[in-house]
Amino acid sequence: MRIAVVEGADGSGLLQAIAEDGTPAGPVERAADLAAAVGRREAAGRPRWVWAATGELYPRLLAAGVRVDRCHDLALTEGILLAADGRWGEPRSFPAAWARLEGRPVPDGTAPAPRPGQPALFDHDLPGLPDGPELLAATVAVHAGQQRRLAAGAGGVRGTAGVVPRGAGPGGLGLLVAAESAGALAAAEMAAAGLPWRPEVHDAVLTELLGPRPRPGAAPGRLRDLTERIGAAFGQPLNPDSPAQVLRAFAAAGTPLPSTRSQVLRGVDHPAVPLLLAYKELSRLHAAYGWSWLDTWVAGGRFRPEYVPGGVVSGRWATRGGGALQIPHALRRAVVADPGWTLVVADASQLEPRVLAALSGDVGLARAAAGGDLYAALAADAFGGDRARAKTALLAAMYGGDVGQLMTVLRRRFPAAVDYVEAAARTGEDGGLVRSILGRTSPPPSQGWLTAVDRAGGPDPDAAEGARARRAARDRGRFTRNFVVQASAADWALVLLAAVRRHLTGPNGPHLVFFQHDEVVVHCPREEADRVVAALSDAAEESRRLVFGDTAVRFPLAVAVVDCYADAK
DNA sequence: AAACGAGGCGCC
DNA sequence: AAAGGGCGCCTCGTTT
Repeated sequence: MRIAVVEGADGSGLLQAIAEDGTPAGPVERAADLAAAVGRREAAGRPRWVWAATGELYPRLLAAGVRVDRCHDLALTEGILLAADGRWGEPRSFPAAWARLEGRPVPDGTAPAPRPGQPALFDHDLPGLPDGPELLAATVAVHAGQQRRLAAGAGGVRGTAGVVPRGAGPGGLGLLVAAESAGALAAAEMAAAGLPWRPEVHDAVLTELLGPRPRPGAAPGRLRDLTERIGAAFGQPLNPDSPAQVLRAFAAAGTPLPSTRSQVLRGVDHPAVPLLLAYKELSRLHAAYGWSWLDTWVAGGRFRPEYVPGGVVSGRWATRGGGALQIPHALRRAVVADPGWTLVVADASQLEPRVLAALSGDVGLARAAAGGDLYAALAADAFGGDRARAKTALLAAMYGGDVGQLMTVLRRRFPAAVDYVEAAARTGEDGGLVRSILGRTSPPPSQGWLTAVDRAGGPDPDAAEGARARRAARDRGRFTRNFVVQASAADWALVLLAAVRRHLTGPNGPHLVFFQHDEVVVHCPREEADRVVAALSDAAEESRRLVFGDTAVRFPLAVAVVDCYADAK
């Protein structure tokens, strides 16, 4: 059973039961207290809730103490379906989907960014969005349209992947839509729960590395000290944050440099280099995750980032503010379980090469991926035991890049795997679309890309135009080469997240507090850790089966039960 | 004063 | 020894 729901003013709302295919299956129900009504129906039958955008409605349900098991997020689904049809740039919001369905002008998709805590559906600056029953009818209609497109196989996405990456494997778009929606539920729940964060530990780490907290706007002592010593090393004061000034100083010292990247500096013999390297590391920590970050993002012992499910073209999540997906290792000291609780940290080992093995069906690579250390097995199999060379070769296959002889070895021993990524790269170079295993589809080439390629193919292209077109094609080839692997890994991780979530019990028991590409963190009462570890393993196996079906490849999770996040691996 | 691109670096 | 995809966010320095 599914129930469509729209939110009204003052916590009210409308609900209507609908069938799987979207046809209404009951009367419209008015609820003065929408959260209470949702809670009742959830307890009665765990329906799949159909609504415009999880991120707008669900936080208010959670605040009222209502959790739901399943949903169908119309905006996220619209994005997946449009992309599958190669219609990447079109607005995917619910109002846009509705307008398209009715053949009306589609509201501009660049706005409106979701505003947390605001019921955007009742913002009357959005054109064509009435209150009440008509909105509910639109919700029902948009959902029905999406179910039709899914059943018909949007973008021709059905069947299994062949050598050419074209999706959609085992669970297909239906699974992807369900997992994307479940991910949105998880994102809202994690934002509500927050990641346990000890401000006093964070402060101690900063103080140890940077010196005592400076007054606002001032640089910490350690940075001031380094700035002064860097100036002394060059014989003139300079701002280490200014690449231009640093380049000029090196040039004046007789060492012209192409850039001030750490990588470049490391190869330079000059007394300022170690100081600059230390400065870069510490100033970044201070600027991005220093005391003002702490003041802004941590409250009541919790870090509450705003996750953006599906925020990356590959299906990875993004975040809005707080940089939750780039927390420096040094600060993971501050992530500490509550008293009597513990953290269960699980990350997928060597996820992307395993995904390539499963995607391509390469027998040799699948054998290497059947056990623990994939790179070691690969090395033993084809690289004379040299693990580093095996890893370099495989990374180059997945990301592009020129590693000469190594690729020859890889191609000879693992032809299906190399064919798979090279086919994806060729498709990208030709301007085509590629898809993840479940059918998440890459964006088409940009207008600029098409123009560059057209020019070079037109009448007497000059050398610069030709070079530009070749570069554009190569760049896009690297992108699509990586897309098939990264997006399929994101498929697996999303289905894992959804499966983990289903095994957990909510804020008073074990619950998810963090998700980062290929890693999940569960906060749980100490005595339940064993059960959570088992649930995580089950979830990984379930995801393998749903996403990749019958494959010899294993997706082992490295699981650690720790009080402090920094102690996991 | 605000907006923007570039350079740079953190995470996966 | 070897090489690179995706992000967010900082500062600088220029443009608007």
